[in-house]
Amino acid sequence: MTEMNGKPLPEFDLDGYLPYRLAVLATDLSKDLADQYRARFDISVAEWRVLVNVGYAGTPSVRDIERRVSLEKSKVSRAAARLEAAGYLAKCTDQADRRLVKLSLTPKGRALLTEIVPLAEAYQQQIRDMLGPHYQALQDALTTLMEKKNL
Amino acid sequence: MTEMNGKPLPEFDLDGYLPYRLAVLATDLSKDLADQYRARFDISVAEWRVLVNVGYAGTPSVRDIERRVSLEKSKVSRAAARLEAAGYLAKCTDQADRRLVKLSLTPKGRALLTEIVPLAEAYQQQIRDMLGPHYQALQDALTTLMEKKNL
DNA sequence: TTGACATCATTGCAAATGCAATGAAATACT
DNA sequence: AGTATTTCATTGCATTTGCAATGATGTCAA
Repeated sequence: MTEMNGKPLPEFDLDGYLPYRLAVLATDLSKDLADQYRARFDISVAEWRVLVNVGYAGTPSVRDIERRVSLEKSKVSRAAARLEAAGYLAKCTDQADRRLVKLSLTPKGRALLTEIVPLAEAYQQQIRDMLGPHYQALQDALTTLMEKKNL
Repeated sequence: MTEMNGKPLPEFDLDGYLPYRLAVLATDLSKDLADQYRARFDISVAEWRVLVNVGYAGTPSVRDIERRVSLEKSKVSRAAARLEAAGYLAKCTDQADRRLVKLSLTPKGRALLTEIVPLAEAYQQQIRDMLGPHYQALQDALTTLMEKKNL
């Protein structure tokens, strides 16, 4: 086992590396949710995000959603297109500013959302249970990080 | 403003929804790092992960890395191929089990890693500074969540 | 030993993704 | 008013991605 390496590598603990940990965990959770949503409603995560936004943010434009949920505008556009095709939401051009496309729920979309939201809540509750007192700490940390990130 | 919606939607706070928040933050950080790595070393995040793993986990196989850093095996395979093409690591078939491909750093790869690791550390230190006391809380929460996730 | 099954790395291929280009509409400037 | 610049949403296109083969090797049991 005589290693012929000149200088040793600097210390590094990948398992404790925060960006990496966050990425892994987020991917994990996302995958979980993606499976649930796809299995039950044939909806992608991006579509779910758009749907929720439309439901809870009045009648946002594509740009609004892009900013609000940090989703590429092309992704938003395509998600909206699919949701429209599936009959979950309607597009109409804003009369005040005709560049904008205002998105709104159809009754069917509203029904879907009514059905999905409890699932999402349940999932979060599950996480909350797993975390116990760590839950609020995690939320606080995320808030802090998100705030300080953009300045 | 007479809304003709029958039943109101159930309450839901997307901004406080943990899976969503994690995804946004993780994507953000990843993008940051990706830009840095690409700009300076022409390395993707996946490649960075593989590189670090090879550097700090002996001579792992593709499968080892897949498990350890939760990266699709095809992604690992392709990342390894690119890293090999770039001269950063070497592949050799394990003599004990010839299905396995053992990955190891070349001197060039070792040099690269030596150069990159401090950058990664600095980035994490930046985050630590932003978070202050929240930092350890965040790490603890992530640990708890990762543990309880798989059972 | 032989044959059925499991594990590993790679690759083919269809779908998803991100970026840049496009075109339409609004705003700013002169 | 007329022109340049900016802001939107969509779409083209090249790259990336993930899943399902594929083929090569190992393991297990009869």
